[in-house]
Amino acid sequence: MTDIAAPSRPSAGSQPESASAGRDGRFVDGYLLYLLARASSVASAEFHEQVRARGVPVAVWRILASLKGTGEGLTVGELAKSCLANQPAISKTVDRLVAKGLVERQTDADDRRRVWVRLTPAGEAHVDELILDAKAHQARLVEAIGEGETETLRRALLRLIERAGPGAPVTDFDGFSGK
Amino acid sequence: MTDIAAPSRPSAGSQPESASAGRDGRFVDGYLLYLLARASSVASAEFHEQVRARGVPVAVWRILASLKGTGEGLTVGELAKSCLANQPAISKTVDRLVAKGLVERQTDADDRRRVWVRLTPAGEAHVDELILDAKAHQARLVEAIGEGETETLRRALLRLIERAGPGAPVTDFDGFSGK
DNA sequence: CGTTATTGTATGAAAAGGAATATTTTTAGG
DNA sequence: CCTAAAAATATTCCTTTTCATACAATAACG
Repeated sequence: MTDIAAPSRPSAGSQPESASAGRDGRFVDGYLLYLLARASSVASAEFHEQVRARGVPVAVWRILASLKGTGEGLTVGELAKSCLANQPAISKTVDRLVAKGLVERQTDADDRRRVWVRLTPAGEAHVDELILDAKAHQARLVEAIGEGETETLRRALLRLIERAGPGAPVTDFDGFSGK
Repeated sequence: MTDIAAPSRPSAGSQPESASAGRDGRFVDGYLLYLLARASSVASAEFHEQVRARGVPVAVWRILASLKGTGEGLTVGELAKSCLANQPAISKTVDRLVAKGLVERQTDADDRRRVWVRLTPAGEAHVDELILDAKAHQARLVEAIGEGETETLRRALLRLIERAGPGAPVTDFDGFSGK
């Protein structure tokens, strides 16, 4: 570790450290995109544990959850947008899911560039369990912040999403920064 | 590519594809954590372009922005929480930033396990420019969704954040999934 | 129709991230 | 004090992502 000299340092006093790990008055603490990213992060962290407990990587959960409800499946490009990820990452994760028998690929007959990805029965069963957990977690979340507040939040989020328009880039996950 | 057979496929009709790239009625489209992640993603995507245009990786922007306003700096652990990242990732990115002369490390004199990271003058100048961009972008965002709506959103996000408590895990960025 | 541009997906090398562990320092207990 | 436990950061190894590009198929245009 390339350290510099180590003069005395008052250790920032003794007040208990806040969760955001910063001193008050920082720029980020009032930055809207940071609040969005942080809220998203902490809200998902709990569910995170459950998914990991089942040995499911996040990227896999995203894909399976995105496919649920689309009987025909989604194309690779659609999956990338839905998962807020870039296309090569989706292609590779789909490779792994195909190997595990959870999804299957199918070239579109009309446009043979396009590749459909859809859940296999095994994948369907797998994601159904995860979605049960997700719904249970969401129910607890709603209970904690209130029904009305939840709807308010939901509308505000939808407004943000719609504002960006159909072709909005979605290449990263956090609202704190540009990737 | 391990493809399966390619029977005829109706190509899902001709209605224009929605931004979320999914058919209606999917589970995720009503999932609160997904809305959070998606809103965060699209809201940041625009600013993302500006940061990348300056050749700054996201992880770097996060660290510099988190340090701004903390004259003394933050410890590595505090930085990790603030950046919603894990500690090894911060250690490595700080390595790169030290090499570029934007931050400096300093071992705490009282507790020599702790390492402070703080902006150098060059780092300060660098982040100041980025923050100007960030503020300008935020202003456009607020203008687009309205002052009142923004405050409503901000309060809801803060409630979500506070609900998790000071010790909440923040190991991932998206609210859509567990990591 | 033939040629060029565009779109959708895959692949390959390089970088980043994550889990587990090592190392150093401090704290707690007998 | 001496030893065991805990805390903060760094390091290692492996997986995943990313960037760029290649490849294949369709669309556009003369």
